Amino acid sequence: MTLRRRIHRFRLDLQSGVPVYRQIIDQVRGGIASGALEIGDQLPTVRQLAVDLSINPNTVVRAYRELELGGLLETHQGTGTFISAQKPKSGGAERERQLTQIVGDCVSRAGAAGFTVENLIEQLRELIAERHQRR
Amino acid sequence: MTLRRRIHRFRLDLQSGVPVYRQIIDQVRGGIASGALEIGDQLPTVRQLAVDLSINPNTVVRAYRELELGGLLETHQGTGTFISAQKPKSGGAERERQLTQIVGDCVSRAGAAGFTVENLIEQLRELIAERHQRR
DNA sequence: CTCAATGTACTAGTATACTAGTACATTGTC
DNA sequence: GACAATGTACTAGTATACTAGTACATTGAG
Repeated sequence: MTLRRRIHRFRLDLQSGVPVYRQIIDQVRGGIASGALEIGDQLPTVRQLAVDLSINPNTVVRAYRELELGGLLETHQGTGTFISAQKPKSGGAERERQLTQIVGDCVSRAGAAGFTVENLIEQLRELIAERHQRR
Repeated sequence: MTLRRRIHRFRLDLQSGVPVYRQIIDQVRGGIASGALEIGDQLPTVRQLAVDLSINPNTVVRAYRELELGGLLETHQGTGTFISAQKPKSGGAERERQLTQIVGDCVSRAGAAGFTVENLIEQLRELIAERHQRR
């Protein structure tokens, strides 16, 4: 099997106060969202990434596990960790709650910065517009 | 001075794991963003809110202080805590960048959970609708 | 079967986040 | 000035988040 080792370039920002495992999670998510990581791509091995970032393997494990629980990764013991085919798992009420949470956080942050809900909607609209232009 | 005591109805969600002080912060921010709280409105006093929520006054203080540092509140010792006149501190391009950042994060999270930008907009719309109903 | 490479499980130390207890300072009214 | 109402400061206990240490299990190639 020819592995596509299009491995993401991870980098940590100590000083930021953001937990290491969370930075890894965010970078994988970002990689997927941006298309830098595609379904089937293999991530660095637990040990390899631990060495690269000079952290403990278990910290990598924690990040990978959380991503797997979210359905973004598949781990196969002895083989490696891969970007999985995406399946929106939780359904119904739980899913609704999740969306409410995300939007709530966003509104909260925006409100603190002096933005209104209308500002948010407008910004999202622009995203859609850009998306259409790019096609 | 006739105080407009249009006091936000706070409610805590223990079980959620979200720190109490953060829940307070989010609810104030949300109240401002949604228009439920307006400039000059007085918030519950530190002691009053502590009693209402059955928490320690210092927990309320922590929330209020963080909000004040963010410029959303003004506290006057002996008088009370009020929604401050909002000063969009960073201006122009920086401000635009800030909004882009917030929305970007939100979209990223939503995307990882399988939601679309349209889902977000719809959810925000519902927030506005709720606001109008309550008046 | 053997072995190297991979992920996994269990434990534990340390920092810090969160909340609470208690006493103090400031303001405005009378 | 007295007093009631408000915010403030300092301390400390407890939970838990985060990371690390160490040993084990699974996989696939040869």
